[in-house]
Amino acid sequence: MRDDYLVKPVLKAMQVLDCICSSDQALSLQHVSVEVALPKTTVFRYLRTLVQSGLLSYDPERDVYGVGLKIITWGRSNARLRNLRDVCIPHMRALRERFGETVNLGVLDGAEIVYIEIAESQHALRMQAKIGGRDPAYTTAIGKAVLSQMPEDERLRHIPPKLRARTGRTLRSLAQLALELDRARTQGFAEDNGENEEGSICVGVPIVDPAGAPIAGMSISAPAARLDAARKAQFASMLRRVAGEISAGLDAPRPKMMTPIRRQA
Amino acid sequence: MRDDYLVKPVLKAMQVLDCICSSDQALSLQHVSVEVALPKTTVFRYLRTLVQSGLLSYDPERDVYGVGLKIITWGRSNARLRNLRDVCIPHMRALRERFGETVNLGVLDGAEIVYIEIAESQHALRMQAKIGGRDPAYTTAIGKAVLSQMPEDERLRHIPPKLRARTGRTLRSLAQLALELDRARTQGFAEDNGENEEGSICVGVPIVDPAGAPIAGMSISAPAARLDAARKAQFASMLRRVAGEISAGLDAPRPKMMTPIRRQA
DNA sequence: ATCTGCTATTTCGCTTTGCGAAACCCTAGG
DNA sequence: CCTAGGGTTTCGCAAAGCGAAATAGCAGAT
Repeated sequence: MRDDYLVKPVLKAMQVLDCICSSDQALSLQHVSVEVALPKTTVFRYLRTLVQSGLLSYDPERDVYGVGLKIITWGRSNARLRNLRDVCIPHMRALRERFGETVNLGVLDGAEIVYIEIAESQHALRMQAKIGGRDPAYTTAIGKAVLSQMPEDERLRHIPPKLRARTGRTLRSLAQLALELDRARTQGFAEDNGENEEGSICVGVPIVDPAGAPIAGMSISAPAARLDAARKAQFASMLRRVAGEISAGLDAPRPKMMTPIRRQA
Repeated sequence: MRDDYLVKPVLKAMQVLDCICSSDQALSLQHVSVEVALPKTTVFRYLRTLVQSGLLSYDPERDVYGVGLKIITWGRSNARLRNLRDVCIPHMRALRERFGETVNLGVLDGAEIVYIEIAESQHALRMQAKIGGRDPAYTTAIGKAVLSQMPEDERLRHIPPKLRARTGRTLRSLAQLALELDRARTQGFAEDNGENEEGSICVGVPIVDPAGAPIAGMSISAPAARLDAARKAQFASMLRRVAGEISAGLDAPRPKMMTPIRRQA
């Protein structure tokens, strides 16, 4: 969606906002200014405006700007996702009770998947993704499950031009990935054998709308030490059943949502 | 923080953003335009720009705009709050295990408290606040606990001019509230006897920084039917102990953060 | 205490560019 | 085929966003 209707002050202010919200600490004017490569004065104005709007908070003692509380409120308010979450949570809890491992729910955003709900394992040793956290789609079971349900052309829009290795096992070529996705489609679930995080194995399935288009993915993740082939197969079959039930129940609302492709860094 | 440095396009775009993010469904251009009382053309430009920035999503089928995934990611990324959360979560879980009731963690934002973490009771009947949800400070145990630790003048900045009754029990006058807050300060914990939600009782304590300024509050909430005076006293004493431990552990970072007062609706 | 270097504010005039009324399109329903 | 009700595009004006540069404020060092 290229556009001549973009309002530049807003666009730039959103860069500033992104800069601060993506940081894990509050930032100074100076810092933000160099980070987004905009003049100090301009950034200063945006920061003030964003504080006024309640999107940023300002600590006068240290002269730094942080994420405002309004954003935390907003983060939970996306109705479609909340709906999806509400439907999935009971299933996810049941899966966690049954297998004792972490269950993840994620949606695709550009070339990344965003975790929108997590039912944590109670094991001391567990893979801990965070709600709102992101991983590349092509390195995760959820991502591959979702991609596997897409037509070729759309799929490509969600895969970055070059695949960067997260671990020694990460797939490096599009050809390999295509094979893997084909396999996932035919067998109905995708795997991640330590491709995203060393030692962490995931089994993921797609959740599809009535038209068959994928809208989310659900996975169970566990340390390699606790996950042999037999158990993995169990996970896969339970996940497939659950995802089927959820998909079947998703007829009333239209859960499709277009988000522009994320530009690569 | 009144300011001559406010950039109007940004300010207005943030109204638009707020309108959509505060709604529980995706909205059309028309709808947003009348809601924020800005010309159609202007809102149109802002919406496009915000979609481009990844803050909003656009559903071309229905021509409606919704919350973008980026915001969900941001919502969890406030480092200070995450830090606070990380410290509190184990304690909250322990309290839930021990008493079987819901444990809430909230911070003050203007005249409201925002729930930033919740350990849910497993009872079928439970009071369910949501992370990111808001309630007036003066009707909740957490809010009153936080207010009780403030000097008079600062306190007033976090109490709306007129107290609206949420239930039949809600305090209606500033005098009553002041008495209640005094009592809370002397006894070290605050109560909410169905003042926020009919039939729901809470006991809340403040979490303070090394200087004694309140930065958050923690509460246990339960249906009135499960909460007699003896149990309430138990809750209060455990909460006080836990809050004390947490407050003591909060010396290293500076958890104070100014957020502008929220204007009343 | 004074100086020094850094960063946050403020000023100021230019002209960029945001603005919104109105015209235009386009889909859905009659 | 026509009409209604959105969304999109055009266009010219002047509001107001812009950023260089000057100023103020605040450390830590001498």
